[in-house]
Amino acid sequence: MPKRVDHDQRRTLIADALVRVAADQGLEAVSLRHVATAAGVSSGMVQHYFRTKDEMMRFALAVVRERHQLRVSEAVGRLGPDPAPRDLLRALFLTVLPLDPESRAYGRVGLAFLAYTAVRPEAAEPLRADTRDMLDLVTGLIRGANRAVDPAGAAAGLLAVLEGLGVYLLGGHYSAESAVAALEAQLDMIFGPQSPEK
Amino acid sequence: MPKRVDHDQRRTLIADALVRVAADQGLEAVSLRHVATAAGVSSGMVQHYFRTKDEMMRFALAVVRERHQLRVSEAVGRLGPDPAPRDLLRALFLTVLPLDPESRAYGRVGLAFLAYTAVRPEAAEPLRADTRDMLDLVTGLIRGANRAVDPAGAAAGLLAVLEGLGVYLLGGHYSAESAVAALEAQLDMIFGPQSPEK
DNA sequence: TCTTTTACGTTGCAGTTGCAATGTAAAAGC
DNA sequence: GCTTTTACATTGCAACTGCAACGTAAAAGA
Repeated sequence: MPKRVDHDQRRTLIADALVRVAADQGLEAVSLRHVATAAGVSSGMVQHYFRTKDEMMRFALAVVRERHQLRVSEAVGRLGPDPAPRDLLRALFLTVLPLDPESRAYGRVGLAFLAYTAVRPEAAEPLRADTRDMLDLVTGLIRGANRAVDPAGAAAGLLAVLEGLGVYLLGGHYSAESAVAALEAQLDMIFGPQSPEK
Repeated sequence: MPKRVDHDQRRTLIADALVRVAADQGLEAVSLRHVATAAGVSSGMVQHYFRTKDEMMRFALAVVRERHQLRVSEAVGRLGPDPAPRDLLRALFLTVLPLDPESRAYGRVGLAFLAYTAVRPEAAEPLRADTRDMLDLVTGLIRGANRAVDPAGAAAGLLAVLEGLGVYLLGGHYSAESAVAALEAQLDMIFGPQSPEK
């Protein structure tokens, strides 16, 4: 065989090209040749690593999810040990919201995939699992900090605002400031006004 | 000329077919011939009423927005004169959320268009105008009922939860019950627990 | 009545699509 | 050294795409 190649790395290379195409032309512009060109490879190579377009799409979706999870856990890690739940949530949400151009690009792709899975139910399950995880995380944080509210309910609301703010930010309906303000207000409603100390 | 034809009616007929196609196969499946077949007409006729596919897409988007506005104003109208702001908001949001199959179908199309406009900034403005209107409406309702909170901020948060719940409902992340519960909880946080009377 | 306009239907075309098939070169295993 | 396997590149094809072009029938206006 020729130079032993890391399959997963090649697939990721291609998936990254797909993400770039999707970010500025939408998923409709994603074709084998288009992606191959964006990745700087031949379309034959794309076919070599993905037997069908659908397989490529699924892999790209997995890559996007993975990257997102990574950003989340990095944000959590940056806060050091035992951070105040409210601070953790704010930091978490600020990294998830599409506030800078790069995360906006990723956000557009995420939105495109959301619409994509909405008409392909068999591909939607992983996304559901992700929100379940997120829901558990947030619920735990709220439960530990404020026993006056229903933790699961508050978490569900919080995630919904987050998602809604993301969508509105991507569409240019909300400015970055108003989105952050809305987020802050939401945290106030759950944890009481302002951070407890410092 | 032959039998005088209502152009707008024909266009709407075609746009409806487009919506049907988009609802169960996504916008990527929308092609002239596909839409024509779904509408039961020839693709030549589609071309007769829309010079380009883009023109057809824009018109369909306008139809979707229009229908949405109509549902909103009908919901408002159903409540009779001078309803309590909180009741109005709940009724409003319950009609907007994709809870039944039909509104889920429309929701999928809306989501698809959201992703569509995310990579076509020139088509996004009308959607922005719609949320501005919605924002003004909700802000006014909150201002009239509760002066303890910042009306604009609370309205922005409320719309964001609404949007987020819609997305999560479409994706099957939230059940209808938990979405409604989250909505109710959000209203509680703004208006205080439970409806004032009755 | 005759012309012109409108409302389509049909056909065709160049470009793109996903994918199969085939070719080829290189390196691993014997 | 020879075979086999791997990693691609190229080519080809049937199906589809948006769109232009052309045809035709009917009715409105002269």
